[in-house]
Amino acid sequence: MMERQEMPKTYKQVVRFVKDQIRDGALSPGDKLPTERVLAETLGISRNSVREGLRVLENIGVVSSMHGSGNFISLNFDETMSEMLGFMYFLKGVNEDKVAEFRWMIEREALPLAILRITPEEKQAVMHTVHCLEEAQTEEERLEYDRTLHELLVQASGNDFLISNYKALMSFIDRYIQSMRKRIIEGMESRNMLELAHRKLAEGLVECDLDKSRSGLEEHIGYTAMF
Amino acid sequence: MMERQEMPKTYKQVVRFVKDQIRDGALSPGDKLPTERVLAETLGISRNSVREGLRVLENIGVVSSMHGSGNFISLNFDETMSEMLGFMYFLKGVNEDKVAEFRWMIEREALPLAILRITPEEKQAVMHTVHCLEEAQTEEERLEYDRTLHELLVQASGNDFLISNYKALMSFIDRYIQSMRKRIIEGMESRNMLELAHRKLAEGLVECDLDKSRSGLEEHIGYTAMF
DNA sequence: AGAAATTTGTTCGTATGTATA
DNA sequence: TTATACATACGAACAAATTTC
Repeated sequence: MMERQEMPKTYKQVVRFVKDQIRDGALSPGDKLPTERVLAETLGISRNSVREGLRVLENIGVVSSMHGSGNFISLNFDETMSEMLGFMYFLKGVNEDKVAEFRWMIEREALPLAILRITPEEKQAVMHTVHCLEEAQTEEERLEYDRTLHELLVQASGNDFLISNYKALMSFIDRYIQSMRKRIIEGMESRNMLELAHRKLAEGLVECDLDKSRSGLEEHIGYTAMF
Repeated sequence: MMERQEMPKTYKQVVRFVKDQIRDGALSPGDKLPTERVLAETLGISRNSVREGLRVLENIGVVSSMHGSGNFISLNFDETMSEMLGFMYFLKGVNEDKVAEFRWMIEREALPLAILRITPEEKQAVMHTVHCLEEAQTEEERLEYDRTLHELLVQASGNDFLISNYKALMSFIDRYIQSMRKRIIEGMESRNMLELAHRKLAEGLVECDLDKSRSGLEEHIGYTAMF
């Protein structure tokens, strides 16, 4: 009759230590951690165990290790999350339709929240972006501004879950689904419709007109497979 | 004039190796990895570096290390993602309202997809769960069946992004936001209303009636702060 | 049941490359 | 340029848990 004894592994002490330090405000992004030797001595463990812990933290996006210089706090989860998402969905078999499906879901849900919470600065950014979008000469530029516009929309929702998911998703798309970025509107006709949709979406946001921006978004979805 | 030479760290070889093996189908969940010593020799690196890589993989949820036994493939991202979400939103300052907001967004978006894609088996599970829910005697049971019902809904949507996010979110709620689990319906009146909402949601799903299930969901949201 | 072999967990020592003053 | 501090990486050893014979 063996009781399942959950032995905590040594390297986790390091993870916990750093996390706690961050939580308590003792460590902030950019700060330098104690050297590995000091850390090892402090926690009463070996340097290898310290390193295993640091590798984990590095991979999570909490720590950045610089050869010869030291270990530093660097909070960039989005990259990490997108990497994880990428691997997850790579294994499960990426279905591009599902990816697009999820993207539009996020934007649809973000919209009403954005209408409620959008700030004057964000409104200005939205109008500026849609203006640049209309003036853009190359397809590259258009893609970039298009992307920015949609990111602004999600950003304005003010819901961190939505925002992080969206960032991770877009980063994921960039990395793993090149084909999506290549689907570009070809006909002049549909491009005009797309610009109209963009403008409607943007103006609706600025005017806090849910129906208007929503119909702009729906048209956007209709006129493009993905972008 | 030094060109920034991006030196790949040794431990990443292990991460790549395992990921590739999984991608190519050479390794599947449950399979045993080569021993650390063999891995080290195979890749021409030290065992310490192998271990650093394995720790990373373990923390991502790709590998499970068993003392004295070996390293095994175990694809359980949900736990990992919830842990990451937990830490992220812990740092950003968890706002319970935002969490709830995100949860209902997922369910709202999952609903129409579930209506389209739900399988007969899932329908049966839904009806069984709602039946158990109505027969349940204790608050504990009700919470459990309630949770199952909503998970079935999201599951039936067939969108892995939604599913993983939902699982991670619920796991996150369990771990970090105890207060939410404690918000239990007290009055008999509202409990009846809640049961009605549940039944409507379930029947709508089974009958593929979007409006019915949607109104059930909306009522559910209305009658409970979170659960 | 028990002993031996296997495998991971952990530590120490050492050498090397890199950054910084 | 030199010296120091630091991360990177390797190898060997022993402990602890598991498997095998």
